[in-house]
Amino acid sequence: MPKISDERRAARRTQILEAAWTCFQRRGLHATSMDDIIRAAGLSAGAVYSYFPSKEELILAAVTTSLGNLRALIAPLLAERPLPPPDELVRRIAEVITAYTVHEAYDLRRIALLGWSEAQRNERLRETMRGFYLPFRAVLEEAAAQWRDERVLPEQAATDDVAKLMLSVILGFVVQSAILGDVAPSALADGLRAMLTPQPA
Amino acid sequence: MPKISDERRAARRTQILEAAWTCFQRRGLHATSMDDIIRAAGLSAGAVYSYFPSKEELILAAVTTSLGNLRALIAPLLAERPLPPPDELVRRIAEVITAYTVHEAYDLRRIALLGWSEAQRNERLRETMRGFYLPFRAVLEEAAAQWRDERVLPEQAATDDVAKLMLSVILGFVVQSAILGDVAPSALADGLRAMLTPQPA
Amino acid sequence: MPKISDERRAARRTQILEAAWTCFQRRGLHATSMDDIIRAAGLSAGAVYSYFPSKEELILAAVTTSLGNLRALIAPLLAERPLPPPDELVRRIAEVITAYTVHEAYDLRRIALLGWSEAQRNERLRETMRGFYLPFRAVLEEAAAQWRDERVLPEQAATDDVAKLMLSVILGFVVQSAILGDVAPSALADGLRAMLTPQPA
Amino acid sequence: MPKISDERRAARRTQILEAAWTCFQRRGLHATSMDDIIRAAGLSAGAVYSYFPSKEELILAAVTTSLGNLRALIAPLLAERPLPPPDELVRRIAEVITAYTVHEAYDLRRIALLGWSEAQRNERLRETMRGFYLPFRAVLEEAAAQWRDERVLPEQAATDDVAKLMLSVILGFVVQSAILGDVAPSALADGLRAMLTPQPA
DNA sequence: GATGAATGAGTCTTCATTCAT
DNA sequence: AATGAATGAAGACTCATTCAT
Repeated sequence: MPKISDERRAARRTQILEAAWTCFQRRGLHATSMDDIIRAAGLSAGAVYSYFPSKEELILAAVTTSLGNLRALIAPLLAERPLPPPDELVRRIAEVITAYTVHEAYDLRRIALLGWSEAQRNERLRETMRGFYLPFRAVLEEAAAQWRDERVLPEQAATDDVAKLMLSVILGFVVQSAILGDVAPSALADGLRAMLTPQPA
Repeated sequence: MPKISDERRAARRTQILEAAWTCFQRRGLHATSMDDIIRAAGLSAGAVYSYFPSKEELILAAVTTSLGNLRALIAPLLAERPLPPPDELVRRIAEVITAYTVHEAYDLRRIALLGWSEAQRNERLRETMRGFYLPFRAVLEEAAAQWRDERVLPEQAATDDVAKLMLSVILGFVVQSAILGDVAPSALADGLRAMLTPQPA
Repeated sequence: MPKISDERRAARRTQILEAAWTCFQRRGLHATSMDDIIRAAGLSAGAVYSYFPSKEELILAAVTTSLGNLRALIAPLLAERPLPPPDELVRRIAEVITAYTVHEAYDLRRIALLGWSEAQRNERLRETMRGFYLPFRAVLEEAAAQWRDERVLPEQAATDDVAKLMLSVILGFVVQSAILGDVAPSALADGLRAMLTPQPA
Repeated sequence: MPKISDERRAARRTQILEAAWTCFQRRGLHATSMDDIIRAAGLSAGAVYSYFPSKEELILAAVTTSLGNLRALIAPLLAERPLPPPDELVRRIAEVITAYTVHEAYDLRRIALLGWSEAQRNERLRETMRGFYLPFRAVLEEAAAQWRDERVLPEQAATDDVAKLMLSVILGFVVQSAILGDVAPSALADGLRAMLTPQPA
């Protein structure tokens, strides 16, 4: 038998991963059985196991891929120059997260919550996440420096603290909209702009 | 054994709940077996089941109790008058969350992440959480109104949007400090204050 | 504490037995838990166990008592003189079984089916039943002799075979009316009389 | 292991069913654990569960199959023409029941008692049984009509009542021989013939 | 005597993973 | 390479029985 082409292999991987996402978000990481995924992917057990050697590996891959997709979506927003002000940036990131959610067969926010939860007990997953969020926060810190230079923020503003605040706002948006479901990106942005608006002494 | 006193019953319940918290946060909600909890509580299976009729019920109770404890801790901060400014309020809430974590045998942030994840697939848990976060956000909205009246925020600030932003900041702090573990309450507060500080035109 | 009077003890026993019958017939012998019976009797576990040392004992007592009650009801019918003809006797026995069923809080036929089933795996119960059915069949044999002497049955009729046939008819009535539920005592009697009616050569 | 052939699947099913019959009749329906059956079948838990999704389903299948086998055995006897007289028919049916018992690894009478008992609390089983006994009784009614036409029974005999009587005789034979164990088919037939024999006025 | 909380072995069932074909 | 039947350890939960109070 001829070896399967690399393309086909990659396509299969994606097919499995997408089946996994669908199941995970519907039933959660642990309540989803390998059989659920196998059936959703329309493959055999052996086939799935030839791509992912264990359920843990599949979970890790699913979360890593999600994170990667997210990064690809958000990176351009942070690279834009001139950099939009904080409220505008937050709005656009929130929009990207929401849009992703709607377009694809899975909800990025749900995957995020599942992943964070799982990261509590999975060292490798935790490391993967640190490898994503830490650089992301570093970029936010650069943005903060830019805002400070542009006098959007005060001169003495600690850029690392601003980055932490910004990351919290974004992560919190994910939680809040997943649990309460009524937070529009613009609401978040407007709330933040209210903070930024200078008051008359 | 004759009828046990109400006190002892409550004590046993707490004993089981604490064992559950410990296990849950160590291994996660699903990877924790009832047997783990039973052994951690030092009781028999039957005894545990006479207090909580199922694992789901135990999970629900664990999360609900955590949420209740958290509410009891945060409520006074929001009731204080004069109301501290936004950055100060955020700092104190974050401190309470962090402190709770350290003192008790469980980490409130981990429990929160586990609970959010589980709420995706558990209707009752989701409702319990809505019943907690929605009123909490309503109180934050009152605080926003107060800040607006005190001219801490601009007159035209939408108080509901401010409340959503504030809730995001707090929830995001929980996630960020649970995953990255390097976010001091004061850092968050300082980041937020930077936003609030008026810039010279 | 003064010893409980014998009367009270007997009343308690009956109370427990009746609770057991109710539960058994509703859920079956094995699906009924001791707790079901305990609650139905309105007593404590200890109390029930002071009357019946085990579930098996309780089952045995329940069946034995049922059988005893049945015997008390049927005995007079067989003692009547002149003895009614076979079809009439069958009708009256079937009526007694049906009536018992309706009046009391339990269905004698259901108890019978449960008991027969249980007797398969319970030596003592099987013996108890033999101790009931064997003498009963002996009495039927006496009846057969009487019928033969009265020329209701042919002279050469084997009375033991007739007794076996009669017992089958009665036991079969219990099964058929429990499972199909549409067999009136008179139908059974009429069916039997059709057999007995002499045909013109 | 690739797809198993239909034959092998059917063979496995039978293998499990036979193991179940053996266990059920030895220990009863409820006292038999799935583990008993699994070991008796020489398979793994998963294998058994892939053929029967639950114990209830296995019980239902065991009883249904028994009933089906019984039907296959009895049908020819009722289809014979000329139709044997009632006593002869009963004898042959009783013989078939007894023979089945001896040849196979299970006792049809015991299975019947267990099934009747279980049918009390199992709606589906009850329906299955009605679906078996009602048509069987209908065929007996046809036989009764035939006997009436042949002047074996009186002209005014109610065929439905005769059918009920005949069914009772057969069901009662099952009970009596299972509990008392000393009823030969011929004894039953002879008892019935005694009834049928015309007496001189 | 009575109570009912506690025990813990045993039940049914699931599911990640393997490997014979 | 692919299949999917089979494995069997582990999980949630029940319940007859006991015994400290």
